[in-house]
Amino acid sequence: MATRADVAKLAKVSPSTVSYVLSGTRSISEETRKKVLSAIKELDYRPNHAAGSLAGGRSKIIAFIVPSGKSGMSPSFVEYISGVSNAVRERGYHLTIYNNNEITPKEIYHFYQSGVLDGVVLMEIEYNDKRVEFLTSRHVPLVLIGRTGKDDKLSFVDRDFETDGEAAVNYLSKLGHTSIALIRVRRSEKDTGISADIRFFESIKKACKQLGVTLWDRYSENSAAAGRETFIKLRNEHPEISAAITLGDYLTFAFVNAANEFGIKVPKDYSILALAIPDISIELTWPALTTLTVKDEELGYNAGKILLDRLENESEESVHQLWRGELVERGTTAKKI
Amino acid sequence: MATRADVAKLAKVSPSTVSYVLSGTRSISEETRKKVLSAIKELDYRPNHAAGSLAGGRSKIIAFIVPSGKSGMSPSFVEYISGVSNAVRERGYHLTIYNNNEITPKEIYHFYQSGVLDGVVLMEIEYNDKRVEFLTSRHVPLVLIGRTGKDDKLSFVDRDFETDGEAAVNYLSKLGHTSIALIRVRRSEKDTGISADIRFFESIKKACKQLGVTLWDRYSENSAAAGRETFIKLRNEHPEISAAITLGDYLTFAFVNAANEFGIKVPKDYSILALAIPDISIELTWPALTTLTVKDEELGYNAGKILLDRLENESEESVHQLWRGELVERGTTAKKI
DNA sequence: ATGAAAGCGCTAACAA
DNA sequence: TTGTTAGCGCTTTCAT
Repeated sequence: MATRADVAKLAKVSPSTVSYVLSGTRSISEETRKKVLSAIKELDYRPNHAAGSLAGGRSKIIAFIVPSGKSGMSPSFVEYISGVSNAVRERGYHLTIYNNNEITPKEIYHFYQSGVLDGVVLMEIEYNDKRVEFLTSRHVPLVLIGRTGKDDKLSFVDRDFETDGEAAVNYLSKLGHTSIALIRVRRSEKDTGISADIRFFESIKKACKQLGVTLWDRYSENSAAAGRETFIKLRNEHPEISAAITLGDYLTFAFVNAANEFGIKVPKDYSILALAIPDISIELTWPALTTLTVKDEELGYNAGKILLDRLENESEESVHQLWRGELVERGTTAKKI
Repeated sequence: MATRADVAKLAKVSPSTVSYVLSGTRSISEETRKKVLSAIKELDYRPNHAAGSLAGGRSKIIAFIVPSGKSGMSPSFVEYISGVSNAVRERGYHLTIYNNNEITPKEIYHFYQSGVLDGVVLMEIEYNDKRVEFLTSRHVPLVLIGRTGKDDKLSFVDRDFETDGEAAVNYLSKLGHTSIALIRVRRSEKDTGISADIRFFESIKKACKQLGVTLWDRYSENSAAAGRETFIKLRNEHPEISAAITLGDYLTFAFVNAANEFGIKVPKDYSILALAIPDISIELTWPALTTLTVKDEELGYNAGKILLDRLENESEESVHQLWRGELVERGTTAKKI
């Protein structure tokens, strides 16, 4: 491969001039710029990335830590990946992916120490997130998709749970439902719960109280099997419940399927409002889901952007973005009869 | 951050000795090894990645080019990501992800030239794949998940379509189905078709001929809407068809849902056998899908491994891995009545 | 078994 | 506007 020295020689300029033409960090006469650019073209020169990193002190690599479902990463995370990926590519950065199950915060820090990565985007933040604590204490540049319990000095992109939770209850209440279930996600026995779960619960509980709606709060693993089981149990215990608000994609699909299976008509006999379904999966059930969701890809995109802004401006100011969902009525909700 | 020189000073050895302790490429006395390791620990030293790459000539970064669905990457690709990711992490490499839609083969080559990546894993290979052609002609180390029409000198990991296609037809034929449909995936009008589609078609056609089964070959985009439309049209045109073999996940879900929607009982009136569904999505429909699938994560894992073997042994021998699917009967297939 | 030293190909400060 | 030069922190060859 051609090096900068080769280009310099061919263009009859000094090596550093080649660098300056490429970086645009100092003014260059039109003449030399042309010479240099044509030499670059002729030799098909690309600056060596490692050399740049070594001299410049930054790798231009961002890491995205992706959570894992039972059998690997869950499909719903793909939209985030896509969003973050687009954000970093726009600015000439690269995106590395690590499985949350396969990597410890310590290892992430090691990668940061060794300069393989300039910053990290983290998702599925828990209310008390040890990863966040560890990485911030080590000053690893960090942006969260979600947030911890303490509204930190950290930058994050998250849903506006207060508004969305209220909107969900409002909607179902207007349809005449007075007894509803909230199905939220728990990933394991010892799971303290991700922040989204807890915040949604708080706002939904509050709204139910105000509107005189009875709320049944349930946990389910986000899998088809667990969702089905939860539905059956709930139905047996509380046949008076006529609507459910669900978090988690698989569990939601299972809810619709379980209703079908047991001859309960959705939405005539049972309304289901999904709060966390990736766009691409909305039409997967029959009938199609009524949703109140945000665009995950957009959240990912913004998380990436915020991180790069911070890295390039060296600014320490944290930014907090809250996104409101949009309610789209499809086939799984109806007036209570 | 501490550098190698700091460690050397503290351990009272030369800098290169530190490197050799770490790389294990020359014998070291137990005494100096101990001194060095404890100095490393004390200083919390991590070798600088860029410096290593620059001096050593390899970035230890592998790129995975992921295809995009309509709205970003499709969920079914997540298992591959997971597999490749695990393979590279095991060997101390890092995995970068690029969207097929957002990156040209030329850009991939640029990254290779600049040393940001040592090799590439490519998936959703077309029968005539220009990306493959371009990258091989530039000698970018490459491993395919899938394969092109010409059985190259390239390494690949792929399904054993001949065997699996035959097994699928055999199974349905034994259940008494004599008129079946094959629904395969087309991503756009001008799409020549991915290799999997074509190879499955060939083997299924052959098996049908041998067993006296009538085959109806159809294309559908892999989306819920397109799958539904395809089902309806097919049902109207050929009500005698009693079973379908499907490729593509979304389209398969839509098939089951459309049957539900129109009061056609699955599997009593209509059998559906899915050939390409990620494990995690198998239970998403009701009833759960009967499948004949391979473990995508395992394919991804092996693709990654093969690439690293090649990079580290510098061997030019290509390896061709063919994986057979496993038939698992669940709720969407039954004897024809 | 260990050390010394020549690069790897850049960035950026300094000099002209 | 351009050139010179001192690193950046390693890998690896050559010496000892």
